[in-house]
Amino acid sequence: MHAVALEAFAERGYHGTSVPQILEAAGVSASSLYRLFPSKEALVNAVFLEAKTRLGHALAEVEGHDAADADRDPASVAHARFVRIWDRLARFAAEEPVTFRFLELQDHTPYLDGPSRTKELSVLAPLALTCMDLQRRGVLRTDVGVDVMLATLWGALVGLVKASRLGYLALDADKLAEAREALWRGFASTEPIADARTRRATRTNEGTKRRTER
Amino acid sequence: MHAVALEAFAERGYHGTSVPQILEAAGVSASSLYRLFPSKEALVNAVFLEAKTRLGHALAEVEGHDAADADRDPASVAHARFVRIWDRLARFAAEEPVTFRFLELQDHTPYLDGPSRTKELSVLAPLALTCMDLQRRGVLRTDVGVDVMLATLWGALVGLVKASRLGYLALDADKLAEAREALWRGFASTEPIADARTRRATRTNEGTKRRTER
Amino acid sequence: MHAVALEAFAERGYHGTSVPQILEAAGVSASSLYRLFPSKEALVNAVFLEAKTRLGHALAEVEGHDAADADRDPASVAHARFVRIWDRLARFAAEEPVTFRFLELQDHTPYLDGPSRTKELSVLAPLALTCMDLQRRGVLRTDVGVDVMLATLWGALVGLVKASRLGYLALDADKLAEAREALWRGFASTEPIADARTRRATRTNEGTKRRTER
Amino acid sequence: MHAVALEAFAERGYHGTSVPQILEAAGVSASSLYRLFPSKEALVNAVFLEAKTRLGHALAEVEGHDAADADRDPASVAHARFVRIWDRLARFAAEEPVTFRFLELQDHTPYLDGPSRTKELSVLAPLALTCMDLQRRGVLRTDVGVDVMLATLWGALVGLVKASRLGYLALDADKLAEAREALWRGFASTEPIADARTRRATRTNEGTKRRTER
DNA sequence: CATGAATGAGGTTTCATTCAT
DNA sequence: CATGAATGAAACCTCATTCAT
Repeated sequence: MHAVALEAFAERGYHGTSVPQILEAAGVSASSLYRLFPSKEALVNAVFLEAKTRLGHALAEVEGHDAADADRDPASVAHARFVRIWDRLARFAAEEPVTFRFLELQDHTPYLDGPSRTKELSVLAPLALTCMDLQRRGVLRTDVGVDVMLATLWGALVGLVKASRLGYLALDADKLAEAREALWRGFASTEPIADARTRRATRTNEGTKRRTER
Repeated sequence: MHAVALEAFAERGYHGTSVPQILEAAGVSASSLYRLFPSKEALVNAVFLEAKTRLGHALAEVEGHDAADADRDPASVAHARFVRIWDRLARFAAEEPVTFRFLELQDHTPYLDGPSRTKELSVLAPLALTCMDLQRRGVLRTDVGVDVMLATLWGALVGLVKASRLGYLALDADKLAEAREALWRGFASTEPIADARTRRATRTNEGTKRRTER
Repeated sequence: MHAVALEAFAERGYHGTSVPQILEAAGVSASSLYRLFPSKEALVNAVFLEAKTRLGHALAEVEGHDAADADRDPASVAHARFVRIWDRLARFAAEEPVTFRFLELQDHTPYLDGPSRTKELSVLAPLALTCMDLQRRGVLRTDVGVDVMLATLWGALVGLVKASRLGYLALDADKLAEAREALWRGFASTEPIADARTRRATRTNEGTKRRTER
Repeated sequence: MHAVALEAFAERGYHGTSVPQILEAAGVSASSLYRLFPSKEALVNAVFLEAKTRLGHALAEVEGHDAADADRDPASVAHARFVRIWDRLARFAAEEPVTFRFLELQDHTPYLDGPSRTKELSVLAPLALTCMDLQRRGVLRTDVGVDVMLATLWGALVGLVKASRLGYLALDADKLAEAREALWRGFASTEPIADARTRRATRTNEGTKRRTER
């Protein structure tokens, strides 16, 4: 039910999908659906919540550090972390294209209810925290706001997937990696990174806003 | 009429907008509309065509070179060109938010007709040509496909605007510049640029690029 | 079950009450109801039958004569009997407002079945007999038909209760008594009542009917 | 449209009447109806308003005094006035049985809007004023509240009409007159009426509650 | 026995579109 | 030309009822 509604909404959008279309695809009667969900809007919210939750799970393990991390060059570790984030997102887009497409639909806003909006934020949060952490450690530039990074990152991925769907692009692992490295170059700090022992001292008092190096 | 329909579609999408809604907003009668457009679909295509055309115009002069360009450092010239492209797009998004939002809507596809799809491609084309040109001249990296660059670029802008609309971000000229520079760093070649007169070997310490593979 | 359905029907009428509403109010499942009653219509008939029966019971003892009656002035006895009838009805309306309201609903007719209609008549019958008896005894006027009396009596009570429910009237014992006495004056014979032995001879000169305007 | 809806609602009640039933009876399409009335509820309110207005008109001329009135016995004049009121109502019930039946439906309340409720009151008002006037002039008893009189009067008429519809009664002019005279006897003062010049002095300080005559 | 799940028919309302005027 | 009135189809949703469990 969720799945079939997700697919329908992803394909044609909320307004473009009629309840009967969903019913037929699911092979159930109207009343069966309406016993589960009080309205079409409740259905799309349930679908949205589930989709966001899956996206959240896809990102959840980003923070896991390899055991070997401690021994390696901090810049490498940070890059690997970035790679992990991007690849999770990319994997999600590749493995759950329908879910991704649904989430990527513009402007769910008018019909999303409170819980859905809350969820939306809660999925983004860990990503934002990670970026802030990397910034604090001098790995990511501080002259690019975290908000800008996230919007750019997600936007870029969405753009790639959409271009691929429209046939402007044959998206594969290579192309995803190209974009990922480009973004990394755009976001990563160019200063040498102090190692773990001295970092804190030297990075104190970094202006939190852009243009520090100018 | 166009303007009113554009606004309605941008606000609620094609399927979310009813003909009566447009009629009321425009203050005309159904028959008046149907004399101009044979159907709702024809209307949205006309609107789309016009919107894309305006976007095309916004990009059209990107290729104009300042008279001073010839005298300057090729890298600077290239960067300036990139800045021009981005700023045109950003300006378009800022000055015609409704049009931008409309174009940014996912999946016009199902109801776009032939001319509209053709137009879609024709607007992107000059941008692609510019990128390819810059690549050939060694200003943009060749290890990032032009298709990837364009998708990333446009996607990033869309992502920023959308984040701004949802309140995750207060988009202003500074933030747009942050994103632009990040993308430039991601796309720009780090090798010295061979140009007709000089080849400058000034770039040192690119540092972060692809050091993962060591 | 009966009670719950009665309340629902009284509140919103037969057509205005859905089976699910009743189910929820009763806290039972559809199947439970349908094992007891074959259909919604059967349910409302059962409810109707029970309600009419209760009304019948409320009127049943009207005919009981106080032991003292025999000793008193016949007019007083008759008046007391009338008071008893009215007060029974009024008490019923006061003590079972929901049932009263249900019965008072216009036009059960379309969905009442045979037994229900039979019951309807059987409840009215004793009242009619009483009135006819009183008429025969010269206590009630003979220039007002028993059918008119009953319809007026019941209609007046319904009107009072309805006016009260709509807030046009604060119905209490006093107001009920006002109406009762007014009706009594309207229905009671003005001639002195001969006792049982001479009554028949004196009943000449019906007179007053429709000649008031002289 | 109004007429056909009125008939349908009068026949089966608001909830018992489906929009398609009205449409078919009126021979129009759903959209035609919905261009005139935003909803079924708006329709029933419009119908109600019109019906009450017609009832109001039926009562409007009650107050007209015959030229001859001044010369006649005050009690006769008052009685004639009462007759006029009743006969207007009865005529309305007879000439517009459908409208009468519609208005008589219990508990429009849940779906009536503001204007409808206001109208309901405004129709009753002149009748109430007349009764109060008659009371003040010593024609109607003061030991029966005006509210009680009105509720009784209207209720009695409704009761008669309903009994007639259900076949308990063959309502004709005679029976209507019987009921009318009975009510008159119930409501009319039994004291001799002082003429216009002395009335005010003698009727001062009448107890407003019942049992004056006891 | 009692229930949760199911359903076809039908409820009210809106849509995209047409056409006489 | 422009409009108000009209319409069939379809939208979302609820109803009275049934049946496997």
